[in-house]
Amino acid sequence: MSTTRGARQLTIKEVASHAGVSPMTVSRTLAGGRNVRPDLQERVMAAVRELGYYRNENARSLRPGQPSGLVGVAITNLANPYYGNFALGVEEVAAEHGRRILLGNTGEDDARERQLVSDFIGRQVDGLILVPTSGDAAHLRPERLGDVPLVLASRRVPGLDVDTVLLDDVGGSYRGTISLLDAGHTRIGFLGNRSSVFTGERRYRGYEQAMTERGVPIDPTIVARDQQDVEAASRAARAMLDREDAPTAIFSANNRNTIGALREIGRRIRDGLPGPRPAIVSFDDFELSELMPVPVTVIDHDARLLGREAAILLFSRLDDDSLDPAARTVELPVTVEHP
Amino acid sequence: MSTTRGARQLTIKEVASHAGVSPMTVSRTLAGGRNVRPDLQERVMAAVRELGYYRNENARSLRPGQPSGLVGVAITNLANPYYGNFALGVEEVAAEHGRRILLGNTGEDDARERQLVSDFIGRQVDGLILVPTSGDAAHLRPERLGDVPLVLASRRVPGLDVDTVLLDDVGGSYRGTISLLDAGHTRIGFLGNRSSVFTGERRYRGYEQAMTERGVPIDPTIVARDQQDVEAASRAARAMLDREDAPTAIFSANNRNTIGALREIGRRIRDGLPGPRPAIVSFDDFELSELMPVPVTVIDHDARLLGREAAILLFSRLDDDSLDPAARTVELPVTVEHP
DNA sequence: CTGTTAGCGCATTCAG
DNA sequence: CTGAATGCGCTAACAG
Repeated sequence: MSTTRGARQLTIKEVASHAGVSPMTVSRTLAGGRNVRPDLQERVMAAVRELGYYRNENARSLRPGQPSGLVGVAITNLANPYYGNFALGVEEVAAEHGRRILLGNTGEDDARERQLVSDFIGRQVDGLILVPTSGDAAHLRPERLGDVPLVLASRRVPGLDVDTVLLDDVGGSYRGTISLLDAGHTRIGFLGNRSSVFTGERRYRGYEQAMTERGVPIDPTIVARDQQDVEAASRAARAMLDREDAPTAIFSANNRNTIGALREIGRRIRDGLPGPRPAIVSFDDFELSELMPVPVTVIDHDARLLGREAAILLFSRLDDDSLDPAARTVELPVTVEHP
Repeated sequence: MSTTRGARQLTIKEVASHAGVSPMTVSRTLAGGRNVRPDLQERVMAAVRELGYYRNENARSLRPGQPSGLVGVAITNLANPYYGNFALGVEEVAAEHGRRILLGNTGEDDARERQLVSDFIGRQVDGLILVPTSGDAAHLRPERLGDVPLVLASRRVPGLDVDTVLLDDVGGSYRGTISLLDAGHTRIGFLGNRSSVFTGERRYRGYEQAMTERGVPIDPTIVARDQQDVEAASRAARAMLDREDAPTAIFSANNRNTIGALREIGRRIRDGLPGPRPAIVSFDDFELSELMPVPVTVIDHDARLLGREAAILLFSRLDDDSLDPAARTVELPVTVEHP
């Protein structure tokens, strides 16, 4: 019979008396059974099964030095498939290490990020993995975090020198832009995030490097760097393509801008509007890119791998005390895939 | 100075002595400050800030009756944007209720689901939200879960009568199929999950109802119900479209099958293969559906809302003891969007 | 190999 | 309004 709400959970004592042993024998058995007679272990396990006992992990981690087995993960936007994959990668590695993840969504909100980090620490997480919102670093300083290791993913925080996993944003953008230049394009538009966003800045830099290297001037009238969502990206693409001297190719620095640009291009084709049908290079993959009405080159990468690497960095710190305390950076490669 | 790993966390005692009060005054202040002199509260808060103290939530929830503030969430595949949105919906509502989520990915694996549920209970979660993998229900029975409320999402578990949030799978599939019949199609293929998958069964039923109602016989040679991924879906579509009597329209029961079918259709168009260019009805939305080379009708729904509703069901149980204990089902509407 | 004692951090209870 | 004592579930450390 199920009792009313708030019924006390079973404790190790109940199991002990049911099995006719002391609580310590139960504890030892559950901890692996070292130094416990096999027949007693049997009895304990039987009692555990019959009663449906679950060990209270919170009580367990109360004693000092005991890890909680929890990792706090804060990402900016779970609705973005990119971060879903990222979270999956983290979860997989955490599971392999017997850890569980506490997940929070910051929505690019600094205050929310601070709240989450505080709460995670209050819950005694063994470590933190964070896709930081660009803001400041005060709440992430070691003296605030105590001895809880932190790994940053996707972005850095200015003035914070900790383990970080990044993509090769600059290199990927450079190579993608070069591929357009190689194809003979010289009017290449840019769609991306504002420069205060870490990846926004890096991806623009790759574009800039390629253009400069080939001696092609950057025309600021076909550079739009302030679109966070599909709607804004569509509008920016529209403004560019409505110009007399519209670009013949567009470099899009992320998935949201790519989708927006393609929506606008599709609209122009359906409506029979004149003007170029620009080739696209897209940082971030998306499904069915091969079915698009204009050729789309994709700068592809693996968000799940990024998550896995972040978790690996974290657990290397947790499991190896003798590790060099210097911050490490892992920069994952990206691939340029032609249509 | 940061101390070595395993340094004891700050406790309420340190804060108390720093502020020159007793631990209880700190505790009361942190609990809202009822019955504490304002000036003492000031001193306590100052000490908390200076020392960077975080209350130990685990110790706090150790006392009986105290909620942990944690909700266990297990979903089948975080890499699927659908479940990313679902998780986001849950997280949002949980945050509104001051709760945090423990997230696990089951990968459609029964054993993993059982592990996750055990661990969640061991961590004293206040409730569980689960997208169940079809398997059996033994580990989800009330007697195993103690008094931890459970909400199922997207799917039911046979023989388990608990709060559940579903989509209107049958109705959506029915209306989608009807729209094809109304357009004059009579050879309508079906791509979907096997019938042991809850939604696979329901979505097929909607298709079947519409066909039967209109007196159009279902041809089993153009019904493929065993594709779990894009690759398999592509192959199934290919087999159908290679037939003499290929379908002129395809009902696809989920996103993975839709992408697979469209890949195959795109290939046939690029390669100039003969045969029909089938119209598609897709259960599940996807981006840029309007740019596809064949008309795509989308049966759209909101995964985030599904997550929100699941969380709302859960918190209504947690926050309202007088709630009718009978299991509730919420079935969310879907919309049929023509191209 | 097994049991007893003690204490982790906090908040409820009861005294002042 | 404040403080001291007590115990939540569990396990190291120490007996036996």
